[in-house]
Amino acid sequence: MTHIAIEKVTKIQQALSDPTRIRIISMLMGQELCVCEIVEALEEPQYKISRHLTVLKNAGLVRDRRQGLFMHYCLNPDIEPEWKAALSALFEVWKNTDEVSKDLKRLNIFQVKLENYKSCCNNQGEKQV
Amino acid sequence: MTHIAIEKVTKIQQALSDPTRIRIISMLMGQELCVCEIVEALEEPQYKISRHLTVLKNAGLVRDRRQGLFMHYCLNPDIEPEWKAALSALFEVWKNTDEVSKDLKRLNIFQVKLENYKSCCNNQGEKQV
DNA sequence: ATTCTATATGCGCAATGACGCATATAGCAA
DNA sequence: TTGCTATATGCGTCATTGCGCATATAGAAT
Repeated sequence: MTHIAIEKVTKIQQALSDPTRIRIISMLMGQELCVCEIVEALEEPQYKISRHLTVLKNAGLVRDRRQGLFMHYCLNPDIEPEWKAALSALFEVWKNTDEVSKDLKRLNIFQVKLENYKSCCNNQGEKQV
Repeated sequence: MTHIAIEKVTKIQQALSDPTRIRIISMLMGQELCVCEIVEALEEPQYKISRHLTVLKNAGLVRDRRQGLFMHYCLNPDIEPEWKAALSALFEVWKNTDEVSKDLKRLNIFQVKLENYKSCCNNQGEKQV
């Protein structure tokens, strides 16, 4: 990377300057998630999550993928290595907040529930293909 | 670091989400600077620099020190190691912008001028003690 | 005291941003 | 078609933010 527009940098950092978006990105550091999983983990209204995801997407930080009714979001795999390193470094800060650590716990619990539901109901869960 | 308030995190990242403040922090990554040096490097009005320095100070990112008429600013040496690492990683992005690289050049030129002025005028420059 | 210089700040304005409510859209099923 | 579910969005509101202009403050010098 030799030339990068400061407007782009500012837009990305602006996207990273909201608590809800920090929490969302923290969830996405490890895995791709569908919107309902983020809503469950963060315990915030769906429209709020949806809006913040749009902001993150417009900043180029995340990418979405439709699978039936479900939208899956993940960190944009095409971001520059400098940004990846910066996000990793920032996550080292974020994970030490109460909110993020609780979100991660709730996400885990929800995913286990989902897994149990899937196996018990013969793959009716939303993760099926 | 085990417990950190997300409000604090948000405040810091909010402070890092403005182009002028990114440029200021970039200048301060290497050294302590007085306001007039930052004004020269960034070619922005003095009141603007002053305001943004206040924002950075309120976020806990920089610290100031008075020396006669001059205010010197530096990165807060007391920020947590996680934040130091994050700032370093972010600077790897910032330094690749046109603005920051030009700022660094102008800063250098100005400091050389100042150095010459000091030695030629028997230590009348502002860097004296 | 006055004056000069370096820096900070009060005020008004225009732009932006986050929120909640409600509704719209998109895909699946029947 | 109708209905259901997951997700997105238009709108109004309130709060915040960055800017420019002008002025204030603080310290040094005379």
